[in-house]
Amino acid sequence: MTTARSRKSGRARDERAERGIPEATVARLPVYLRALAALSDRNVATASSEDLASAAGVNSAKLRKDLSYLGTYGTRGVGYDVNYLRYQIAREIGLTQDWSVVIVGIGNLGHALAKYSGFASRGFQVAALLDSDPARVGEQVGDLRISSFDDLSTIVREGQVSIGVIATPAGAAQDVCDQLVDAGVSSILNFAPTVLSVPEHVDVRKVDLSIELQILAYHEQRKAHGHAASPLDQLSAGAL
Amino acid sequence: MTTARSRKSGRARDERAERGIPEATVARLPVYLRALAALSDRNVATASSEDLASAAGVNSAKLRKDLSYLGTYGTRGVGYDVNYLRYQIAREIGLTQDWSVVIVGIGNLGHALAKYSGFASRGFQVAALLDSDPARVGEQVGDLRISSFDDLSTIVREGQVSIGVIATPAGAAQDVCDQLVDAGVSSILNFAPTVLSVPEHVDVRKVDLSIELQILAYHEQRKAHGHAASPLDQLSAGAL
DNA sequence: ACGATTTTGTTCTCACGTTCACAAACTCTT
DNA sequence: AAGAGTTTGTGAACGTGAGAACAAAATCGT
Repeated sequence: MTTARSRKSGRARDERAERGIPEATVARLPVYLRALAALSDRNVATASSEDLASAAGVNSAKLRKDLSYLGTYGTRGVGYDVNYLRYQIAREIGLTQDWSVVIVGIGNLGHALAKYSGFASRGFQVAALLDSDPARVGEQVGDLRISSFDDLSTIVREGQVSIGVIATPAGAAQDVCDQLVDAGVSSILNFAPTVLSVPEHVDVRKVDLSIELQILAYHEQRKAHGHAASPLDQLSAGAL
Repeated sequence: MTTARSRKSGRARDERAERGIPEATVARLPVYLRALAALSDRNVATASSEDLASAAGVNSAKLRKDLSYLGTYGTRGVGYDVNYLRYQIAREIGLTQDWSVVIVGIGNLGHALAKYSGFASRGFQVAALLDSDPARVGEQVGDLRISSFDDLSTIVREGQVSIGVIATPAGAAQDVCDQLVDAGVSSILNFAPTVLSVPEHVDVRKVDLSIELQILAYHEQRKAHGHAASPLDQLSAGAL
C-alpha cells in the first residue's frame, strides 16, 4: 500500500518477465512460508495447493496464482515439494540473507519488541536499541544495551542497517523518521500512531493497534444494530 | 479483509442506502479521525478536503469519496466543519459507545499492550488481563491485576466484553481463540503468528510483526538488486 | 444582483485483486 | 500401453478500489 510506485513506462507488455509480483501476493508469501515451515517440521515432504491453502487460510486458486508469479515450482498431479518451495519463497522474499534492524524508542512497546524472539528466527538481527532519553541509555534489555539516539548514523553505517522500527510516541515519530532516512535507512516499520512522510525511495509500513480496534468496533456495531437498519431496508424486506 | 462477508441478496440496487461502507474506506476512517482530532486541538474550525487529505496522507479525491459514503457533511466552497465531521465519523465507527476488551497472554507483548494508554483514550476499556500460567495470576500490571484464564466466560459475560486481544504464543492461540468465541466474544485482534479459524459471525484482524518485516525485506531486496534485473528489461531499455 | 472563485459530491474510466473453470501434465492401476 | 484419476497453471469473468475530471452549490467582491 505504502510501497513502491508501479513502473512508469506505459508499456504493459512483459509484465511477467519484469518480476513485478503484485503487492497483495507479496503480503501473503510470508504466510505461505510459515505454513511450509510447519509442514516441514512435521516431516511432510509434499503438499497440494489445497493443503497449503487451508493451512494458510486462503483459497487454493489464489494460492496457485500467487505461486505462479514466482515460477512453476509445482508438479501437476502431485503438488509442491515442501522444502523446495520453502526455499524458493524464502529466496524471493530475500530471507536468504540477513537483515539488520534498529529499534528506536525503548518504552513499553520497544521493550517488548527488543525481547521478541521472532525477530532473529527469520534472519532479522537487531543491531541496536536507540532512545533519546539519557536516563535510559545504557540500560540492558535482553541481549542488548540501549544506545544513544545520537549514535544513529554511525550504527546504521557500520551495521549495514536498512530497516528501522519506530516505537516512539507519536510526537517524535516524524523527526526520528527523518533522521533514520538521513542515516541511510530505506525501510521503516512504524508503530507510532502518525502518518509519516518520506522520500520516494523509502518504504513505510505501519502497525496501528488503535486503528485495528476501531475497525473491529465498526463491524461489531453493525452486528449489534441488526444489519438492516435503514427504513428502506425494512421496506424492501417487508415488500416480499 | 477477514471481515464480514458481503450481503447475500443478488439485489444490487440501493447499495448506498444499505449503508455498506467499503472495507477500504472503513480502514481509513480512523486515520481521518486522528487528523481531525489534531486539527481540533489546534482550534481549527474548518478544513478543506485538501487539508484533511494531506494530514491523513491520502489524495483528496479519495478522502471526499470516502466521506461521501457516510453522508454529505461538507459545504461546497467552504470545506468541512472539523468538530461536526469528527463526531459523525466517531459515530459511524461506533466510538460514541464504550467497548470492553480482554487481553489474553500477558508476556512481553501483553504487558506492553496492558500499559498502552492509547486504549482508553478512544473508548476502549480493558476489562481484564488473562493468563493461563498460575505463576502470573495476581500480578499487578498497570491498573489491573492478572486474572486466571479460567474466569474468561464469567468476565466476558459480566463485563459485556465483545473484543478479545490474543497475545499468546502461536501454539496456544487457536485454543484461546475458540474459548473466546465460546464465551461470546465476536471480534478478535490476533498478535500471535498463526492463522485463526473462526465461525462466520466472528471478525478477526491480525497484527504480525514478522510478516511486516518480511514484506519490507522483499522491497529492500528489490531496491538493492537494481530493479531491472531481467535481460528482457535491459533489452527494451537499450532499444530506445 | 451577478460574475468570479472555491470546494464539494459524483460519474466515469482504468488498474488491481479474486474466483471460477478447464486444458495440460503428471501418477497409478490394470 | 492406455485409460482413469489428480492436481497444477492460467485465461477469462467478475468485483472492488483509485484517481481524474467536472457539474453543482456555496462564498466573496464589486
